Amino acid sequence: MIDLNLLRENPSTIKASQRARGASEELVDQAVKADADWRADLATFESLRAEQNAHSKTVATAPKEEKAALVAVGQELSTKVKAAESSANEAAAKRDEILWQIENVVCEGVPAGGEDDFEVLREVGTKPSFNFPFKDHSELGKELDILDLERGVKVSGSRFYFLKGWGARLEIAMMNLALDQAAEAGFTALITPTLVRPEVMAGTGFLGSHADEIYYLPADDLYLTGTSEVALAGYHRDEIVDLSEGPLRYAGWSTCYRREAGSAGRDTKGILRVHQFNKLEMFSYVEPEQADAEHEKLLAWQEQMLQKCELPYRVIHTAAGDLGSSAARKYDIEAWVPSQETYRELTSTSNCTTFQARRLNVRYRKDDGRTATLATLNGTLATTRWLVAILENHQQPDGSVKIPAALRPYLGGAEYITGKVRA
RNA sequence: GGAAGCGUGCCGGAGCGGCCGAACGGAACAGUCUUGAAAACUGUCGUAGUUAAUAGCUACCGUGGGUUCAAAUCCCACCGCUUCCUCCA
Repeated sequence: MIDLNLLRENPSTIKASQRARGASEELVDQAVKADADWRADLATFESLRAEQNAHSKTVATAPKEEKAALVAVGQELSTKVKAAESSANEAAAKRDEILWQIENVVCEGVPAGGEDDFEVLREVGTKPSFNFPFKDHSELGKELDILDLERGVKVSGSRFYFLKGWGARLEIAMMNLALDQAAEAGFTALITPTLVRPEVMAGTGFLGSHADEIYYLPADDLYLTGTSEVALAGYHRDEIVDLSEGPLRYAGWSTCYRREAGSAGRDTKGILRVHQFNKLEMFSYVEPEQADAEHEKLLAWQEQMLQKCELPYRVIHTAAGDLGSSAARKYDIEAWVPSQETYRELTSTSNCTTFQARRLNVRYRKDDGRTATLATLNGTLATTRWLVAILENHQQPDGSVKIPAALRPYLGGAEYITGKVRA
């Protein structure tokens, strides 16, 4: 939800942002009007309710013989109060309905345009140049006996897989490396619930246009989360948190479930696009003034992690038209995937400014004792998809895969994954 | 899954239709006393919104509805917790 003060004082800023996103500008005018209506209705209701409260006390203390007459007056007041209350409620609902459709105000410097208009900020690392017939990750996985796609399909259907032996250990090693890095940076580890109630799913904004991406369990009326962001954002819902000692940072680990309903036929080979994977997600609650700086930090931590995995990558600055509705700015890091001769997204980090926190009612106390809405940011630190890039980029002429040095301590010191070695 | 009970402020715990935003106790904070501390005594003390305001007003006694002139108190639904039985990683 956008900032009401901004809406009241400077709606043209919001209009400009909506325009940049290719969203409706008209909504802003509607919101201004709905907000004014609501404020007027609320004032009416509050003064009537004050009158009623005073009257009730009069009735309570009045002598018996006067009560009947006073009650009659009270009855009249009561109907007026009820009418005013319901009209205030209606006005609030109308206001919210419009307000919730307006997307976050885009930060300055975000590239204009749509999906293909991203700006490449930098390319880092050297793409491997293989002087031998190189393989894609599903071939490597099969030959090294670390990824079993056939049995994944047999047991659970398409887009499911088994990570086996060193494959399974590699993922756990990567997660541990990421977790250690996050802990060092001040993140508290959280293992989050992956089944959540409808109101949480809706509150965090994942039940909108992407509702068919989400698994739902009708027998229990629960949703399977596609990212721990849902739980991490909901964690401090309706709370006033203490930021006096710096940002609150959480590293959420969870299995993620996605139906991939709209992507039939895309990325069907290997584990680039699957229904179930694991992810370590960074999530920060910060003062709004610090949001930009925090965003740069999240990006730096992501880059650090990619560098530890010795992956060539590029950082892109997503264009306004391709931002999720709650993001004010988003950076993606894409790693080079040799078999596809292209960069593929491994991480994403969004600065949601106060948009998401306002929706979830998360505040903090400022130095002067007042409360204010804080800012939230999120960013991927490691996912199962990273294995694709690690396996492909580090493959050797003999068919083995060289393990990046930073991961070796988590794998008993092993330097290579070969077909002969069993975990 | 079966049975019973319970959800009140930082904590404990009263209140069971009206001068209740809520007794009392503890904690906390300020002060008196003391060389200092403890003890004792005095005072302050729920949260949030609105506001220039520690003024006023509004909302909040698990959540959402309902009854009533008036609800923490009555009714309904939901959520959660505890104990016992059943089951179980």
